[in-house]
Amino acid sequence: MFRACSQVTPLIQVGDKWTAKIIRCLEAGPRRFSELRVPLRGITPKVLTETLRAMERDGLVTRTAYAGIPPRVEYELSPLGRTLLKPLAASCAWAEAHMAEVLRAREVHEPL
Amino acid sequence: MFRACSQVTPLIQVGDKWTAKIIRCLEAGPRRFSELRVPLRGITPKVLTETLRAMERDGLVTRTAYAGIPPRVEYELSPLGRTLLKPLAASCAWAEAHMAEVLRAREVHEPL
DNA sequence: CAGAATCCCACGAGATACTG
DNA sequence: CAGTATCTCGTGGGATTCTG
Repeated sequence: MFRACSQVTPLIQVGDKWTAKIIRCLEAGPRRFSELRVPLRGITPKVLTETLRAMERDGLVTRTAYAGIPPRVEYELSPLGRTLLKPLAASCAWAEAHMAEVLRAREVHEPL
Repeated sequence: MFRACSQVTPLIQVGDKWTAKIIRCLEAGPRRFSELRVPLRGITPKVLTETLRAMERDGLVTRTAYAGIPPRVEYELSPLGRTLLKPLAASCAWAEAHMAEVLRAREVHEPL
């Protein structure tokens, strides 16, 4: 349900392909559905919905729908979801510190 | 290339499905191919080979083959691979601390 | 705007069998 | 023992279209 710091090569993941990114997008506060689509370049509404639903089911985010037109829904990290920020940061720190080394190792080992 | 602490539900991953488990298996020292197959219940030789190759390519493990019959190959964590133990431990700590809560959240939210 | 409904495909990964 | 070689299947996830 959530990956961490996967720019090029998903080395560390949290849940599925998008979850970690969503968590980071929600780190600063509640976001609307469309607001999430912007930083998550390329995600389709279907997948975003699926991922958010799974996170909601796991108690990581809360969904708040405001009645009216146009519809407006906000997603926010739950306290439980916030506890993930720390291990996530640890993973990102590792990636920042060692990813270059991994990429270099890949170049050395003759291309697959 | 490596997941972390995914007993039932892979919530935190490192690389692919098996990588994190392999890292933990190698934590205490070098292991042979067959030795790895035991704790990784259910892994097929094909998948184990693929995963180890990817980890080797990324510079996380070293592969040492001893000539002779029967063949004998040992895998060992590289210094780079060892640096992963820390963030991995952070993820496992999170899982131990909060996984129950996640599972409870899943039960509450009516079954999918 | 926030999604639901479909369709579709690549690929991760298991099962099985074979080899140096 | 330490793999390689095939075959196969499920499903994660993308594209597209439609709706309250």
